[in-house]
Amino acid sequence: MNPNEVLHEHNLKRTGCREGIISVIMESGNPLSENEIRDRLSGTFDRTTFYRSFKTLQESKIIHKIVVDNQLVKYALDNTITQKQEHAHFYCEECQSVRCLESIPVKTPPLPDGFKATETEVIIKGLCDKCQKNIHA
Amino acid sequence: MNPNEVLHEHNLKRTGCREGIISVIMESGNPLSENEIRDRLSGTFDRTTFYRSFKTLQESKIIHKIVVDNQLVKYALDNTITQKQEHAHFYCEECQSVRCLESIPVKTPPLPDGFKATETEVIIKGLCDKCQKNIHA
DNA sequence: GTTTCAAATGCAATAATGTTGCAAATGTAA
DNA sequence: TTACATTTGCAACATTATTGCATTTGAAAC
Repeated sequence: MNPNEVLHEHNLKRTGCREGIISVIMESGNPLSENEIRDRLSGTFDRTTFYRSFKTLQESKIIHKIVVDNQLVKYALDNTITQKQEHAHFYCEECQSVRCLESIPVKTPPLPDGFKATETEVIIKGLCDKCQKNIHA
Repeated sequence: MNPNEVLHEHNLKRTGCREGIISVIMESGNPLSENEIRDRLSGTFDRTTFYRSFKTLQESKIIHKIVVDNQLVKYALDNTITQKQEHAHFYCEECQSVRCLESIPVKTPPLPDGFKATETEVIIKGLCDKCQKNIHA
């Protein structure tokens, strides 16, 4: 599924900013921060437009935020689009990247009486494979 | 352990702001946001002092941030102080409160080769017991 | 291909959030 | 009580996010 199809399926107009955000995240394969996304878009859009586009894309459940540690915000495509199942995320404290760990599915544990879950997030922090290698090099 | 003892054990000076932050979180029993903490402290401290106190308390591993959803930041006492084990947190999408779910311990799952974990966070989102009751009332 | 109109954009103004430098005040150990 | 490093509060500044509004643009109907 390409960005335009995604937008069309969600009844959103096809605009440069929205299209750009989706395709940059798609190409990366991993969650990106707002700045990482902007850096990868050649033509720059207004800051306001970015915020509004993110908001729209989130409201339409196309992307969602992952917030880790220092208020670092990363955006990822929704599982319905990537066709991944719910999975854990790994945050590297060294290079600050976030990776999807598809090998680790997320199960919501049984909750105390009266609580009802809609979503579960698992964030594992530590050192990623690349940084580990660099340190030992 | 009272706030002063905690500060002393971590070799920090006993100041009003630090003491206040710790005791408010202790009394609440659940993570609180910066504003929630300030609201509960009668005498108000400068914004800057708050930030710096939070920073100091985090650096000394007395409190830590829990970030959920909309960049909402909540502060909780460290497990070494509360003597709780690592546990999941529940975020109520209705009343925006965060609760410690001590009945749900957190286990770090086996990671792919090359990854090394230092910490795992589990945030479950949904409706808390109180809000569920109110909706059905 | 044109027309039409709601929706989206970009700009400016404003608000909210976080940081830094520095003089004055405060905590603690001698 | 003294001495001194640490912390505080203020002001200035930097960064991040939001709102109003005139202009532009996408896409559906003709």
